[in-house]
Amino acid sequence: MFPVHLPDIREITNFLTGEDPFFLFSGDCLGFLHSLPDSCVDAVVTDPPYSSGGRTSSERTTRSTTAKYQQSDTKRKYVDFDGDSRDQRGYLAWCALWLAECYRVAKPGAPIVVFTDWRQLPITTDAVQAGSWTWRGIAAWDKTRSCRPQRGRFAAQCEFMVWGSKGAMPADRNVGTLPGVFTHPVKSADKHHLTGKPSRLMSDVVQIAEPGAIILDPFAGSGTTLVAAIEQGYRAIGCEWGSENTDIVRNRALEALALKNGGR
Amino acid sequence: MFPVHLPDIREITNFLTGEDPFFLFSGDCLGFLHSLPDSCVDAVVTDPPYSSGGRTSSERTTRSTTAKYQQSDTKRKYVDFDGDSRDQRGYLAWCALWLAECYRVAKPGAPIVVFTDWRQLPITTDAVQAGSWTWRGIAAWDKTRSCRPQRGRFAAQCEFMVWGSKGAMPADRNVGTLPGVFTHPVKSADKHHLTGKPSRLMSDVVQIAEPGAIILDPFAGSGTTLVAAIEQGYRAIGCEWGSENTDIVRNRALEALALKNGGR
DNA sequence: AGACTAGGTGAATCGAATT
DNA sequence: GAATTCGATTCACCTAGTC
Repeated sequence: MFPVHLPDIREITNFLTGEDPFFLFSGDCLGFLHSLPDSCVDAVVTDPPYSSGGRTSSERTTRSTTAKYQQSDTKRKYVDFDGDSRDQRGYLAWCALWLAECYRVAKPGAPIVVFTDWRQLPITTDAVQAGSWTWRGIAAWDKTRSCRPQRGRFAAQCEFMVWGSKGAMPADRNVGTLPGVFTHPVKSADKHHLTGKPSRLMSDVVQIAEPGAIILDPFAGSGTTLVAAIEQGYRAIGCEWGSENTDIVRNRALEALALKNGGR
Repeated sequence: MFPVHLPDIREITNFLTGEDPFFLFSGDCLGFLHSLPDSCVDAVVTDPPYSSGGRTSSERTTRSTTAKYQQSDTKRKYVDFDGDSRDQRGYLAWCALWLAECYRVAKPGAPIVVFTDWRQLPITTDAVQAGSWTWRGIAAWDKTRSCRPQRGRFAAQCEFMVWGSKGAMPADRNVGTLPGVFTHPVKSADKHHLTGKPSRLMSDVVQIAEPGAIILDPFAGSGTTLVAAIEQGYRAIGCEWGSENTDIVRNRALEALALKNGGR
């Protein structure tokens, strides 16, 4: 039996009412979201497990994420992660659950950005709407040709961001015009997680939030969203399952913070 | 009453068995597809009406395409087109119909590329699969910032290509590696239809077909697919509803052909 | 140079059920 | 009981740009 680890509500309240730049919880995403109060965050930016690798159900469920997403001759090792083995219906149901909790926890008008790949893109648009969010568009992360080439096919060169808002988006939000395509090659030096996103990509994407916003990421992974949020002057609250990944996140966030404070 | 105009099967057979570079039919898409024999085309590349403009059903159904997709202060006028007023379920059903006919008409292993915008992307992936095609990916057309900027939002900067194949795609197809993102700004000088695509975009996209292929476009619009196919050395067969648009297509195709033959 | 890439395929292998 | 079939699983290899 794993010890059930619930978030400390006083800690969370302290973060929400205080000035701390970030709060990180190590444990289950739904339990964590459940312990957050209503309408307490200004934006949601997250990169959940896609559950999309593998041709057969058994390939998805029995293989580790490393086996699914990494080439066999690659030497570098990343930490495996859980929650990547749902089938289509399960993925929709699960996404709808955490998206509905995010909706409750978000302030009216708050934007949401959810990463996905081409295989789960339609399901993700359904799930966002099932979670009561107003779906507003699809932005693209162009990895350039730093993806695996394929003879006779269009390369799987993009991942996508399904984005929307909690109800109406005021026209006078203090946010500029944002692009719809973000072009950033995959660099292994800037990759701290098997499915990690480039930090510059996340720095661009968090700009959807208004200055001073609290940004929520329920799937922190290696913490790139939190790091980008801190660097860009936002406050961030996140959650990650595995303790190994959580340590990585905490160290990266503290580093980003030290850099920011040192740079003043 | 409109006169019902059915395609001449002998003309089609002549095209399919002969050497003519293109064949264009003016009339209803489903009737046209119905008169094509099984397994006669090598690829399908098409840009159907999206039926996505307008927030309400009445905006979609009662406004002309010019009113929906053109800014009020634009001086240039395009020909209005029909078939752009379906609701979500109707769009799915209608797409599934013509996609299933395309499937019948395509040779085994033939690739298909269907353009769509972000709103209809999930429905289009459903429709492609409903039409028996194997869905293989999403490629993106990046219009760059030549789209309308949006304050506080991600720009709707991409249109998408849902692509797939009729069953298995042999690994040894005589086609190189293709990108997954096509970056081409919208230039009004290169726009012959309200929703027309840049010719260079289409020249890139038709490369999914093997050399010498017959490419089918059941929604020729202003004929950019046909022109691109001819220019790139493929043969093309297409259909367009309005006679005004059909004339535009025929003239552009003949021009492209003359240019190609003159350039020899 | 050499390693890397939220891939994809078909051949080889292994296991269980069937003939 | 040996042979055969089918399915599931594993494995090796292709691709080209970027760092």
